[in-house]
Amino acid sequence: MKDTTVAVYIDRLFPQFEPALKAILIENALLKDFQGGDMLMQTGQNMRSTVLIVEGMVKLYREGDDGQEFFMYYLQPGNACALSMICATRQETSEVMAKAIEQTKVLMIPIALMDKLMRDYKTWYYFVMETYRMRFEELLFVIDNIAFKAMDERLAFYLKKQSEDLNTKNLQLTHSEIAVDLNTSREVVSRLLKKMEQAGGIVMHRNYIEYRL
Amino acid sequence: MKDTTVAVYIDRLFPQFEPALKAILIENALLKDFQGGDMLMQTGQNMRSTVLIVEGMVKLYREGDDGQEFFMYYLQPGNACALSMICATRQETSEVMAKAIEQTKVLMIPIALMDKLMRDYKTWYYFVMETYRMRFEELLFVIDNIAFKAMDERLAFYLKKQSEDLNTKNLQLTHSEIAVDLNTSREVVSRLLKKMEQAGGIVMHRNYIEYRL
DNA sequence: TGATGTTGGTGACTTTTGTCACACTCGATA
DNA sequence: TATCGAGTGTGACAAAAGTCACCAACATCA
Repeated sequence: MKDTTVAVYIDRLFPQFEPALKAILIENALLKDFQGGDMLMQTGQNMRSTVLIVEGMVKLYREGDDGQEFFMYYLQPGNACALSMICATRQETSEVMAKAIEQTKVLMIPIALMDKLMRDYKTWYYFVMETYRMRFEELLFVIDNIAFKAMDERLAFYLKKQSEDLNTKNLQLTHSEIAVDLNTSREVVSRLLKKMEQAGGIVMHRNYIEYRL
Repeated sequence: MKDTTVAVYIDRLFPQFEPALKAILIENALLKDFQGGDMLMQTGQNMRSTVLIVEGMVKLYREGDDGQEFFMYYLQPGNACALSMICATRQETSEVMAKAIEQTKVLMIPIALMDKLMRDYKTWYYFVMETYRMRFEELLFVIDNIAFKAMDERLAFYLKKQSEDLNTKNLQLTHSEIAVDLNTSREVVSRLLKKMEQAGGIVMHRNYIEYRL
């Protein structure tokens, strides 16, 4: 039954929420399913709900004028989409792309609820503020990287982050995928990866890269 | 007298605030003065107050490892520093540099007040949310520019923004200053400016640039 | 087994950007 | 007036990154 499933997710991922808050969320949240590759948000789309990820993994990226992509960060279970909160509060348009990279479940919380939750529930308020803070800092980090670093450093940072976020040393990434995420070309990635391998930072295999801290 | 000055600023710049909220701000806000060139925040510094700009102009930029600078946006009277709010709520460290570019006055609001204001005053809550939204979008815009655009487009966008933000067609900028803000070199800026002049977008003068929409 | 598609390697080249060196102009001021 | 420094122009070159062309390795599947 839907409601018990939602309750289980909320208990597991948001234990800090007050019982009354949990009850409201259980009452009003809609559990939604996405397959790997599905879009959760698209540039220009209108937001109607705040999104909490409860299972799977969502990739946030910015889209360029000519369809280029630029990876920003992942959202994992327990995370909320900061943009869906911000846009939600004013019914604005979404500015980024959000794609499920695996089977993903999210809770959709009607925007109409946001103001009330913020005012009535301290834990929700802190959760939202913390979400903003984290994403803001993440964006500042992204800016640092593209503004100040050359491609080799950006690549090293990217691999490190992938390894941390996906919690594995074996990165299932093709050179082309990396190139897309960094908005560069496959050849540049191949060449830089080779350098990194010679320096001992990684070992390359077909279809995956072994990351050694 | 200090209190009446603060009251005047608040009335003029935040007319939407409830009287009770204004009263609390007048009671608790500290008016602080900065000269052009003074730093309001520095990387690594701890935040103790939320900052509202009431006079002058503040330049927000990110600092690179080797002391490079990267311009993000200006804060004007009526704006709040989103970072001072976010960091404030958790007494975290500041991540950006904020420099007064002219004689500037700000209201410092003790962080201890934030939670209460957010809960009790709807107009403050909306003001804070709107601040987050605007700065978040501004950062996304910055990312777009450096991730997807070549230097000529970035320069064009930069000049446009300067003209809008500073509300003048005569931009008092040297080539070196522009180069610093865009994290490139003076020569590149000179060459691109010349191209823009030939294309009719600007007219160059000594020590200032005439921007023609 | 052979055909096909995806992935990765590489050389050659172009473009963009950064760097170095130096020259010129203007304004301030000693 | 002479000099000095800040701002700007520019040529030459270097470095980084993007593009193009093509080939090789491997997996899958008919």
